[in-house]
Amino acid sequence: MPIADRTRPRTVRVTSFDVAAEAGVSQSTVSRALAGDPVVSEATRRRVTEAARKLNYSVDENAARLRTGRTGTLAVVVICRPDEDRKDLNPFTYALLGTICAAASTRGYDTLVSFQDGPENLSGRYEEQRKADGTIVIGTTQNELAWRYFRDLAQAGAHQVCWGSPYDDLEWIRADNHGGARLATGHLIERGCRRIACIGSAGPLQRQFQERYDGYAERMAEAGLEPWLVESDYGLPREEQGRLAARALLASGRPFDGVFAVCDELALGALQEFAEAGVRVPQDAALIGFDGIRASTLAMPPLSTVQADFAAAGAMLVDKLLAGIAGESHQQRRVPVQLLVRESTRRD
Amino acid sequence: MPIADRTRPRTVRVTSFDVAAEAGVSQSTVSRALAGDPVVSEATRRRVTEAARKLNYSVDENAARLRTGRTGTLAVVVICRPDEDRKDLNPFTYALLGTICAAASTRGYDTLVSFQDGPENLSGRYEEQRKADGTIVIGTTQNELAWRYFRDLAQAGAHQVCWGSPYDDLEWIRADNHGGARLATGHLIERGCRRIACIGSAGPLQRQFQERYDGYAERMAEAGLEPWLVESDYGLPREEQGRLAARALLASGRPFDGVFAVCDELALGALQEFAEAGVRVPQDAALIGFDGIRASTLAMPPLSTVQADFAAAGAMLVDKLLAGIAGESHQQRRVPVQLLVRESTRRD
DNA sequence: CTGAAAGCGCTTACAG
DNA sequence: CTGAAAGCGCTTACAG
Repeated sequence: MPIADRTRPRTVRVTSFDVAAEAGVSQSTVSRALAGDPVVSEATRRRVTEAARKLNYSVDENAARLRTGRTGTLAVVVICRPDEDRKDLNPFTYALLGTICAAASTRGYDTLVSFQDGPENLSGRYEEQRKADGTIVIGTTQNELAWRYFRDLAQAGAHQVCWGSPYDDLEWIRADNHGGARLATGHLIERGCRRIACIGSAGPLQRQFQERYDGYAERMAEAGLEPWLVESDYGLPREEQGRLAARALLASGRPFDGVFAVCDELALGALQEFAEAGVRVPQDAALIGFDGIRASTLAMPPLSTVQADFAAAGAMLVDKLLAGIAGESHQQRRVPVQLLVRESTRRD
Repeated sequence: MPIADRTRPRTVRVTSFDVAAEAGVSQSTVSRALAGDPVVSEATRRRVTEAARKLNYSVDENAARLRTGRTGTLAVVVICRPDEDRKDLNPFTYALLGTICAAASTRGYDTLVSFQDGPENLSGRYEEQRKADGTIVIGTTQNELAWRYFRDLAQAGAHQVCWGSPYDDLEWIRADNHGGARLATGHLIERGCRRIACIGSAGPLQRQFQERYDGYAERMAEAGLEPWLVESDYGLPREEQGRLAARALLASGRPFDGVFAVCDELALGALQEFAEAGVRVPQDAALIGFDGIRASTLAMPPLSTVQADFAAAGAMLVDKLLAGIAGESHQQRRVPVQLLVRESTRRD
């Protein structure tokens, strides 16, 4: 057999007509029986199911989708920083992707995943192309161009839900950043800390970090303590931001006994800087982050943190999108968070 | 407008017939023009493109796919441990997923992604359902049931390429584990280490770890040194394995000045144990891992490691799959690796 | 270079 | 409860 022949289908496709012939019924009955239409008699359904199994038949989803207009697929777009190595993507984002796919699968939907960054690879017209019934957009807040592109699509009528968008005029799901920051700050206070700095970037689009700072400041004020923000440079990689912020904190000469970092990667950068500067964590200063990335477990000492319920986040994104597609309302927006106490804030 | 109405499409779908009417040509000409068929005159193509733009027309991919029999989609299956939290998935796997999606996108393919673990959620009949032209399977080597399921599909004729399969009778791509382990071991030797232990699990299906051990042992023998395997319990989480192996190493009482861990997570677990036991890295013993996960950068001290070229791995998987679909041969199987020297093996 | 027509494989009114 | 028929929106021989 010439090599070129192998590009042809190995077998002629089995269709519902073949199954109909095998089962001795009409093609429409095959379709109804396999779709679970209750109008079909049990005896007929059994014959059809058996014939389908025997012929190894699967419904051609393209034909079904063309006919029904539904795709049974959700698009998931992960927004990256332009030219960022895929390996350096925020681990939280990957974990969220995993739970979104799992939640979609549980609800009978496939997930069409793409990673998008630069202007030349932005593409979100999934509904027009009938590739998906709606789109979930997640990823770095920092790619403003990409978020604008998807905001425009949503405003043009696309079904969309997002996580991480700097814009508020879209359907979104977010962690309970404010409550989580209160939890973290309260934990430091209860532990005995009084001079608690918050390190984080106050970039204009980093809405979740702003929410976390606000929660910190509110909880500090409640305890009669003065909020103290050490700003990091949000243009840099997060760990580097953390390192530089810790350096600035030390350089200020102002004493501190606790640090709340607005994300784990900042905290881990700060932790390295502290180690090099001889600041012992938690003896000299307690340190807590936010997000619950894997690396926080592996740090020395392991990092206390606040973590959103990933599985809940994925499920909420999918449920909100499906509600939008069905024209129903869906109110839930905030994913609950949980305090994880580890060595970096332990009192010995 | 009653709420139920919102479930209907907001607009009637624009088809190629509408574009044809707008452009004053036949529907077949629209199809040819937009598909880039060179037989269409430039003037006609311009008119059609303009009309399509004006009407905001997109090709209905389901119709196109039904007609052509091709899907322009690759399925990507990520195999997880049963009931494993998606957050605890090997970060290498997520990074690989990212580069696969990127490579597929570059070649004009969409990626249908799913995470699969238990027997009740295994599903890989993408080609029969005409949802994808082929499948890439990646993930943990340890879910034997899942790998068997996909091996059966491949043997039944599915187009498939995998990364991490314990089976050799499939199309696979793997890191150059042997060469990478030689690099890591050679680096320790050149640095002056002579008593170099290898820690790792020798689980029957952990083929990549076996390859890494073999590379280590070969390089040791070349230097006239004795290989020394400290086995970890492959049933445990990796970091825990590393911790226990380090404890066993210390308990053996046998002196050592270097450790090669068969993966970064084992190395990070060992690093924690060493810190607690007062073994300084790298002064008392140098430590090197394998994989290049993010957390290795954030460790104290940062961990030296060997890393496969992620982008190359994703591209090779996609290219091998596309070659298989086209009936062509594709010989490349090994992804090149690179030594990353960090503090944990530095000689001061 | 362009058009008329067939057909990909389903689902679903409509009829009985 | 089942069947005959229409039609989803394309691509692609075939004819001119």
